[in-house]
Amino acid sequence: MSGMTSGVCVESDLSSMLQRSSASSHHHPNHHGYGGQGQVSSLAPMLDYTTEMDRYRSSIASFYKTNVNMNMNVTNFPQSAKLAARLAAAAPIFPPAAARLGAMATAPWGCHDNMNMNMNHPAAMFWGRPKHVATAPSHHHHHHHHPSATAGHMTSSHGTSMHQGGGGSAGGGGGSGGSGEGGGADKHTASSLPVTQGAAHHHPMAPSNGNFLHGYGGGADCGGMNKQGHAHPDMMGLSEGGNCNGGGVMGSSFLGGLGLPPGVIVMAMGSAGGGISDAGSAFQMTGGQRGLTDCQQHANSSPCPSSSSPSSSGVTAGGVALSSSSSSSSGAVAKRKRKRCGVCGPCRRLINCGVCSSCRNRKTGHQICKFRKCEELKKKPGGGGGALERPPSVPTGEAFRWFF
DNA sequence: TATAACGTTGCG
DNA sequence: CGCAACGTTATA
Repeated sequence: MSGMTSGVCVESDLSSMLQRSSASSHHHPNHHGYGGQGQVSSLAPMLDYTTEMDRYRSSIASFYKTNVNMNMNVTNFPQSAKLAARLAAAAPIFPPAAARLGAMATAPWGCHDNMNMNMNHPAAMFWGRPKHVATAPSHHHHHHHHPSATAGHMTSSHGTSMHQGGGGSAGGGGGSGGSGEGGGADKHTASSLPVTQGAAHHHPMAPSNGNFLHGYGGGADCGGMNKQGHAHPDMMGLSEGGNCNGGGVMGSSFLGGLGLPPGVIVMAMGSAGGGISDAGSAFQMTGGQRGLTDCQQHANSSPCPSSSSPSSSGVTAGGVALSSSSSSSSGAVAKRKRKRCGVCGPCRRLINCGVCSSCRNRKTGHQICKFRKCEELKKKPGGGGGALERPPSVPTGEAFRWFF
């Protein structure tokens, strides 16, 4: 574990740190979340990725050191810029958002949560379940301690990632990539480590559950993806990096170093938030634009057009929505194309499976990979109900504001 | 201008 | 109802 942690990314560190601080080892977070949903289940995939992740990590790690800052624009990545860009974009998207959420929500309370935040990032990676994520939160009780009641909203925070807890980093990384390659069974073994742990504590998430994305399953199949496959790594890396960057880095330092009084934390978060936004911009620079934009926009329109826009008025909810100013016109255009939410599993995906009809017919179909199709968009246009994802966040956001 | 993706429509 | 393709929009 240790190795992993350090290596991986800051975020992981954070999480680990946090964990330590708060609780020593167990607990974690794992539990949750997803557990219920089973999403996480995809341990297997994770494993695979885990291994790979290691590689990346190393690279990333170094990379990090070098570029530690939030700016770590993807640029560094050797790989295809595009992917990188995307990744960057994508990654940043939720993580930050999630992070914020988590942060905000938790901030007030305590460290624990913080961890969660971090976790979020990772979370981003895993397949996830978009919705669940949002919803899931409620339960998790298990955490042992936690602060209290509020726990509820933390939603994403917990669940997400934790199980990786120990191996967190690994897990996270793996997770995200997971879907894609199904590849190296062999590796599993090694990777199994994390899993084991996770399993132990975790709950019921049966490793096997297939839950984890049916869709993704497909993704896995995508083994074919290989062509793009290598991309994963990048992605993974990026994503992690992105996350870290986003606020992770900073946050970590704070948290870790400081004791982290709630207030402080908050600040961190705030900063993180700021950072995030910055990151966002950074990403954009990189080319992540699209991603960002998506986020922002979706904030306005897609996810919860109605709810989000109004309430959020901008920054709040979506999390990222900094300035989409123009588009924000909210009322006016309203019916534009909806954008990907950026937080759902598919959106997190980042890579095209290459085997689905959409991928194969991209030229004629003009459709995004099925595995990457945003849940929100799938939902349908009107979308009246949905709300889950954002909602949680929203509250969070508010909480967040309070501080300010 | 090229590419990616959303929205809509037509077909099975 | 689901899928595939077309048209359109958005971004680089």
